[in-house]
Amino acid sequence: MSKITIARVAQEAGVSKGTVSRVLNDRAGVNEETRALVRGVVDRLGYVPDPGARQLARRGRHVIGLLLDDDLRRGGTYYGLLRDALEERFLNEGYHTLVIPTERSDALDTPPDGAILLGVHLDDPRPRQLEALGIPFSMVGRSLDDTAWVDVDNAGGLREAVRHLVALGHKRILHITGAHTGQASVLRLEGYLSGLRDSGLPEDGALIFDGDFTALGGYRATRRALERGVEFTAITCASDEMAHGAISALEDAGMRVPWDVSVTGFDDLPVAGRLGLTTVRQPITQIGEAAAELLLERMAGKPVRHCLVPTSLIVRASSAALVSTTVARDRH
Amino acid sequence: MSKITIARVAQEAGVSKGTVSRVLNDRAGVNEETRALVRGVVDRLGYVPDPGARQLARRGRHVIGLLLDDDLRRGGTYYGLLRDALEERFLNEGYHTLVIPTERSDALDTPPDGAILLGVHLDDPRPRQLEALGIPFSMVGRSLDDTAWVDVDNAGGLREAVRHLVALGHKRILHITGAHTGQASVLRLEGYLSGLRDSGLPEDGALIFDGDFTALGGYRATRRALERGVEFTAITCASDEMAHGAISALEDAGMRVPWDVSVTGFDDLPVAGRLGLTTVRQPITQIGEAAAELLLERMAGKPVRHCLVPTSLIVRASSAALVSTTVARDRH
DNA sequence: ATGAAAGCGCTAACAT
DNA sequence: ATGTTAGCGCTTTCAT
Repeated sequence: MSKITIARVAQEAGVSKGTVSRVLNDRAGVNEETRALVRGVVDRLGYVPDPGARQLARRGRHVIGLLLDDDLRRGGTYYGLLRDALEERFLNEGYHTLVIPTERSDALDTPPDGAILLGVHLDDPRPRQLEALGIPFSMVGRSLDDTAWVDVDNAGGLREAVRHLVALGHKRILHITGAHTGQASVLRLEGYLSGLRDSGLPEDGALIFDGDFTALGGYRATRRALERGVEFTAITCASDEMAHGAISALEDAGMRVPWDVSVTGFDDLPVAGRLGLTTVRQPITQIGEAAAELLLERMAGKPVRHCLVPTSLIVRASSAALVSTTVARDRH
Repeated sequence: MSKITIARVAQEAGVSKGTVSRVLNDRAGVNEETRALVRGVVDRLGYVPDPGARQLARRGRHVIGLLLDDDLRRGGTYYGLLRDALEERFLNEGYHTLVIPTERSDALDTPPDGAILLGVHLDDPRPRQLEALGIPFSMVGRSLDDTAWVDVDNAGGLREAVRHLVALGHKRILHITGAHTGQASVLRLEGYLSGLRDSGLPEDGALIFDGDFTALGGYRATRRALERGVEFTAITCASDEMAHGAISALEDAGMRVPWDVSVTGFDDLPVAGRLGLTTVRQPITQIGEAAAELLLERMAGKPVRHCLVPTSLIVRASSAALVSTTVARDRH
C-alpha cells in the first residue's frame, strides 16, 4: 500500500485535485456537499498532506519563529511540551519551526512568515518590534489588547485551588509566587487573594512568599516560612516545580504531606503525577494549538482574536481535610 | 534580489543542475575540479538548498524521531539546546524532526527514516527495539559497542575539574553525583575518583553524595554534607544545575563562594555564566551535529562510527585558591 | 564525468 | 463551483 496522495483522494472522491486542495485549505468556492464528501474520503483514507510539498508549492520561506527568552529554557518541561504542540501543528501546515532566542533578534533580518511569542512579560518590547517589521504573530500570555493572544485562566485556576483547600477546612494558606516579572505570576497571586476573599478569609502579607517557578525556589521559600515560624496548614504554589520544592522542604523538616500540610501546584506537568500532587491543570496541547490557530489566522489576514483557556483542578493525594495538628502527628 | 536556487548556481558555475546536486550530496562521479568550482560558487552566493524541495524530491517520510524519556524534559536547558542543534542540522537536510516520548512508542508504527536517542541509560531497551524495527539510529551517550554513538568525555572532564581544584590547594573535595541510572553520572564519578588518584589524594566514600542533576538535588545534598559535619573546601558537581543548588545551600548556611568553598559544575549552560561558575564545558552544538552526522551516515548505509567529544574547563569566579578558613572568614 | 528531462505532491492561476 | 495545468526547487534516472 503506497503513500496516499492528494491525487488518490481526488480520484476516490470523484473530484479534481484542485477541489481537494481547496477543501484542505478551507478556501471558499466549494459546494458544501462536495466539501463534506471530500472530508469524508480524507478521513477514511487517513490522508495527511505532505508538508514538504505544501511548502514547496506555496511561496515564501514557510518558517515560523518561536521567540523565547533564554531564561525560558529553564522552564524546561512546560515550554518543551508547548513547543511540541506548536511544532506538530505547524508541521502539518507545511511550516518549519525555528527557535529564535531574544538575544539573537538579528535572526529576524530574514523575516519568518510568522512568529509565536512565548513568556511575554509586562512591558515586553517584542510585540511592537514585530509589528514594526510587519511580521504577523500571536502570543502565549496576555499583553496589549490589540494583539492575538491565548492565555490560561491563571487567576481562576488559583482561586479554585484556594476554594478547594478552604472546603477541606484550611484557614491559614500560604502562597508561593512565581517570578514577579511575568504576569502569570501576578494573576495567580490575584487568584489566590480573590479565593481568600470569596471564603471570607483575611489577606495577610505574611503568608505570601516570593518564588521563581523553580523547585529550588519553592524549597527555599518554604524554608523561610518555616524559619519565621509562620503558622499554616496549606500551601498554594504558582507552579508544580515549586510545589515539588515545597514538599521536599516540608519533609526535610520532618513534616508529612498531606497530614501536616496540604500542598497544591499549577500546570499539571508529569512531575505532578509522580508526586501525587493536587494541581491546577493547564491544557498545554490545547494552548499550543490555539496559539498556532491564531497565528495562522493572522497570516491569512483575518482579524485579531483572543482566547482564554479554562483550567481544571486535579485533586490528588497532596491535599487533604484538615485535622488538628496533634492528631496528625499521632497518626504518623 | 530573488531567492537563489540550484539553477542559479548551475548557471553561474557553467554546469548543469544535476552536477550541482551531486556536489551538494557528496555523490561520486564528479571531477575534483568541477566539484571545487561548484563549491566556490555555492559559498560565494551563499546558497542554501530548500529543505522542502529536497524532501519532496527524495522519497520517504523524511522524518527523524527524537526519542526521549519524559524525565529528560526535566533536563530542561541542556536537552532544549541539544534539540535546537539537531533540528537545525536536519532541517537543512530536508528532514523534519518529531519528538517521540518513550511512553508513546506506538509512534514508531509509522516508522521515521531515522532516530536519535537521547538520555540512554545503562540497559536501555530502545537500541534493540529500533534494530528489530530496522530503523537506523544514533545516540547521545554510550551503550552497546556496535551502535553509533556520540558522547562527551565525561570522566576526563571531571578529572580536569578535580586537578584544577587540587592545583588551587584543595584537599577535601566533595562530589555530588547525578542520577545513578545514567552512565554520564557514573563516568563523572569515575573521573572524580581518578582525579583524586592522580593527585595522590585518598578516596573517601564520605565525600560522595547522591544528587539527581537538579538544582534542588544539589541543594539537599549539600545540606546533608553540612549537617553531617563533613569537612571540605571544595565541591565538584556532576551538573551546573546541581552546582547552582550547592551554592545556594552554602550561602543559606552563611558561607561564601569561593572564599569558604570552591564549587565547580558540568555542562556550561547559560546559568553557569550568570553564576560565574567554574565548569566543564560540553560543546552541545557540536554534539548535536555529530549525532546528526552519524545518523545520516547510517541512513546512507555507511558503517557504524563513534565519536568522543572533548570537554574544556571554563574557569570563572566560583573556584579560588585555598586559604585557611580563619583568614577567609576574616576577609569577609 | 556531465547534461537533459522526468517527476516528487502540492498550490494557485487560469479555464470552463 | 469545479477541472486543468503550470510550476515550486530539488534529486534521480537515462542519455551522452
